[in-house]
Amino acid sequence: MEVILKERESFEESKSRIERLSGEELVGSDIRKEDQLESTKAEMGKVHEENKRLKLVLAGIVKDYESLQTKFLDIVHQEQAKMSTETTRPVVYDVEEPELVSLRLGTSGSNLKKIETSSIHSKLNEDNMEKGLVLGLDCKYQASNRCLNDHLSNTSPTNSSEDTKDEEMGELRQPSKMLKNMRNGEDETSQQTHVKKARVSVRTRCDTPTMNDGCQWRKYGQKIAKGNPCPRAYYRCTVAQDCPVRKQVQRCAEDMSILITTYEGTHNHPLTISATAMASTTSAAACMLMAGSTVSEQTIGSISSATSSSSVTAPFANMGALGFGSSNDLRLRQFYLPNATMSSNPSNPTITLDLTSPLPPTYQPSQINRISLPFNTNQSYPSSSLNFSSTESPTKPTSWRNGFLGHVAQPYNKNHIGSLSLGGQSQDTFYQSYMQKASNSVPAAPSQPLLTDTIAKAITTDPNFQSALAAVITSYVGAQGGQVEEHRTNQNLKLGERFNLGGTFVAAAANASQVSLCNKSLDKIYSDELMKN
DNA sequence: CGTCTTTGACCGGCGC
DNA sequence: GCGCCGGTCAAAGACG
Repeated sequence: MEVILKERESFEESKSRIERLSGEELVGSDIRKEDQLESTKAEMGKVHEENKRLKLVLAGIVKDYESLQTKFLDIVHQEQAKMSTETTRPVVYDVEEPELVSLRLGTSGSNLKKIETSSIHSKLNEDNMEKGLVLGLDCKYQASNRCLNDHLSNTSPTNSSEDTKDEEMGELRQPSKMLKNMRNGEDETSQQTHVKKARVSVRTRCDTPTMNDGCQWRKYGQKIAKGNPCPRAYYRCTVAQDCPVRKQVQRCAEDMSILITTYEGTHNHPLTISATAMASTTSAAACMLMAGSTVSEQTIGSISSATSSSSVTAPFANMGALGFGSSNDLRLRQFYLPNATMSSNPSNPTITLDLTSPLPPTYQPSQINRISLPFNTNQSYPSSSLNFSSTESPTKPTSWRNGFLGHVAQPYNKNHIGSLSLGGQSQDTFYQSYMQKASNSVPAAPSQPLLTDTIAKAITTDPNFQSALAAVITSYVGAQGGQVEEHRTNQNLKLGERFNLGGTFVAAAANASQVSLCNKSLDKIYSDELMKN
């Protein structure tokens, strides 16, 4: 990294020298200038060559890293196989079932690698943020497709695809049937069973009955759950007929303003832009859960010496070691998951994203042995909010404090930059509006230029934004090294790339001036990150 | 009339 | 085996 930094400095020096030269008045001898020019050009050539060389070295390192990662995952899988054959297991492996789950949410070694690779390649080629959105969904589609494929491989060849679909839905409704299959030793099926039990729970402050996450839901049941006087509502995604995604919505017993939404399953259909935010976030969280449970079993075992139902936070630090936490997985690194808590309950692995408080709650009734996340370090600033419910309750927006969720940007809340209103414009309209403008790479002529400027300024000057960008860039630097350099030095960097790089908030500032603002911010963060690295 | 919500019944898992 | 509990179904009602 130091070498890169030096190269960069040298390059900048040369660049500024050329600029100085071109700006200078024609004083002095032409020969002297020519000499200077020549030497500078030679220097630049050297720098370019060195740059190429470094890129090659970096590519080699990345390749090595990937092969090591694959080997490591193989070892992990071998260990798992060993453990499953042994009748007596060490205590630290109590949470074996989530590991199985982790194999099925796109986190397993070879598959993961394929996805990562395709993701990186796609990222290199993508020119607009639309593709970025597709990327965000890509993970899920692949996961779900693989589930389907795996399922196909386990079903009779005479089954039509429709039958398969029906059967898959049937499995959802008949867990006992799935369990029977599992007992028959069909690993694939058993793993799929666990996949469907993987859940992402989101705690938000919301005054409306449900959180508007952009999807269409149909309520199919309601129950009073034990320990909570508030009824739990059951919803099914109705965007597609056979979409397996369900969610449970329940108010927190202790704080009625908190809405707990638990998502389960993967959408098998395209999502609207606003729906992508939550879907991607929950998907990422689920992946994180799976990866975390895979890599941290010993951590969990050693940290939580209590029962298997105790909960631990996501071991982000460990996640860098393999699986979804790998630095190559850019999609996931684009998510910022505040206050994430994992449940190591084997039969029901759940990750909780607590978006209701700046700091992780010190106590939650159903959760003990909480451990602070390394990510929870920057929460002393005015909250940046993502609001998924403004269409339902425009006067009382839901606060997504500290949240940098997925791909959807949302203006700051009123507390931060004063009165801020979309003038009755729905979120989707707003998103699509700016997304369209951005994808066309045409400087927007927004109906509310002052508003968007204000938003952009507020966003880009916010420390949370900077920290989020920093996190993204750090991962980007870590993952692809020279690519950021290329991004940064490209003055005509397309908005879509900025969007993908900077994630959520860059897109919020989707007009020329805002992008410029973001670029400045990005440049500053970039240089800071380089210094750190 | 079609769609969505409500709500009691039903089913399966799990602990005792 | 029994009861509790979470989750789902499906008929009936509400609503636009």
